[in-house]
Amino acid sequence: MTALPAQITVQPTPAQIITGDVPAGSLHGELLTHLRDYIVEGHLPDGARVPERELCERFGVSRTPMREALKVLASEGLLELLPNRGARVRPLSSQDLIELFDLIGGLEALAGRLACERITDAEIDEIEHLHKDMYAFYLQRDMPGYFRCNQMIHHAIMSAARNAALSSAYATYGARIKRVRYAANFAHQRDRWGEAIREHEAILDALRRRAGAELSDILFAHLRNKMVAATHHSTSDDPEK
Amino acid sequence: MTALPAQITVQPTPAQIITGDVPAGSLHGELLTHLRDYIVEGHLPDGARVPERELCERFGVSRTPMREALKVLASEGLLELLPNRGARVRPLSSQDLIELFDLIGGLEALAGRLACERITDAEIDEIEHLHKDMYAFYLQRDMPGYFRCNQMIHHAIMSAARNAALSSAYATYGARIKRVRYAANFAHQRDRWGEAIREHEAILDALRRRAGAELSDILFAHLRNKMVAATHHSTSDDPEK
DNA sequence: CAAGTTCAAAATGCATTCATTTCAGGCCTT
DNA sequence: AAGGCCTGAAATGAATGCATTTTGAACTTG
Repeated sequence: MTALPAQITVQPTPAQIITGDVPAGSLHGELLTHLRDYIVEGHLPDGARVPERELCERFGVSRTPMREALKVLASEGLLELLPNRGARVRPLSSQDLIELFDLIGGLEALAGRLACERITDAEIDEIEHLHKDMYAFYLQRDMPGYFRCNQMIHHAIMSAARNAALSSAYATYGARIKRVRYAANFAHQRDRWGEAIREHEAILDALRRRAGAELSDILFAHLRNKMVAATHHSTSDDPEK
Repeated sequence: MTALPAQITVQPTPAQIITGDVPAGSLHGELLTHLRDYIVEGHLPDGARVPERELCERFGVSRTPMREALKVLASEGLLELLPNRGARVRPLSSQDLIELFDLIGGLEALAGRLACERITDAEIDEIEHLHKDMYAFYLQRDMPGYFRCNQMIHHAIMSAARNAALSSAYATYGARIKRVRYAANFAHQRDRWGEAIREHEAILDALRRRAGAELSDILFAHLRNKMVAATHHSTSDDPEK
């Protein structure tokens, strides 16, 4: 249900409400969204000063809406504001990373618990299908394909939880670690690939039985394992595997 | 144009960093914090339009910082912004409330799980002490005292989780339901008071055994029960004793 | 020669100003 | 007389301007 990028249209309804779940304000159209993507996609190095004036030119807006957007992104944790010294890309210490991974793990655990109460048989079938695809990618040693399916499975569980506030929180904290997460995923998960597959089978099994508490535990442990695999290898940036 | 000598004080440290966890920007000193309190404390009725100009006068700032603050509060979910129609206090549907309660329950569950990994014996003693106090209040039928201890226990567990990102999220979503939560707590929990006490004993027991997964389940169920007690009685506001 | 100081350029924070949009009331049409 | 239309006032969104702070580098000094 993530809105497609195209805002081609206009406000289909004059009363398009904008809330924390779709955090933007009007803010000169899509400025906030574009700027968030710009940051999340890593165009600015970690800890770098955010060149307010330069971004104004790049996005074709004046300083006022840009500064409003920066404030919002800071409140989302992507930037940090230093009084009279502007915004920086918020650097993530290894401690921050651990905390965020645990938090996201908790949100996934909650999603699993709620999903067990509400998921339909059709949705479970869909996830089983994704799981089979993922397994095929595993056999072919296709990492990108594997991760795509993996993401889709976790996203499906999140959707099945039917909780917009939860999804919103998950998206917010997910954005915060997105850069690092990519690195972690692709670089250092290979040695526990088989283990991850087994965990996913347990996830699917618990889901079928609608065993909410159990699924909750499995999902949290699953993310913990990912985290350990990631942080034990590269705490700062050790591109070496 | 603040002729007040208010800036005498100063940044105790020139490098006071402002991040998502302490969401404010400089924003004319404490404007964001004050405005957030103003909203959370319910000075504006639910769904009311936020009188931008009036608030500017009340807080003695111009529109620019006020609008920045409103954007941030909207991204926190306290307000909603309607394009070209300003900000409103975000109304909470019963669906919103259910979602937020579940989310907060998930965060408490996570806190319990993490606390079991990290809590010290001294902290457990402290919680046992609070529990005894709470029980005394229960015997005396002192609701306010009871809830104060209750809050302190949950806060102690959250602290023991040693996760700033989690605490921040908990605070953010807690602020969102603060008004309703008060109503819910005081009004309609009386009939399950004894049950709540038993649940708290189970919480303490699991904490002593450092049984993280189990504590997680108990805490989530505990909040679910609170929620049911609250939403079944007063969806809007039933000031009944 | 290194460390501290000074001063101008740049950047930040806020106020003010300007263009659009919304909202309200009265007028006209049917 | 009811409903739609039009016009002016108010409000919102963004741009610009100004005062203060930071920054960086040249300069002085021990």
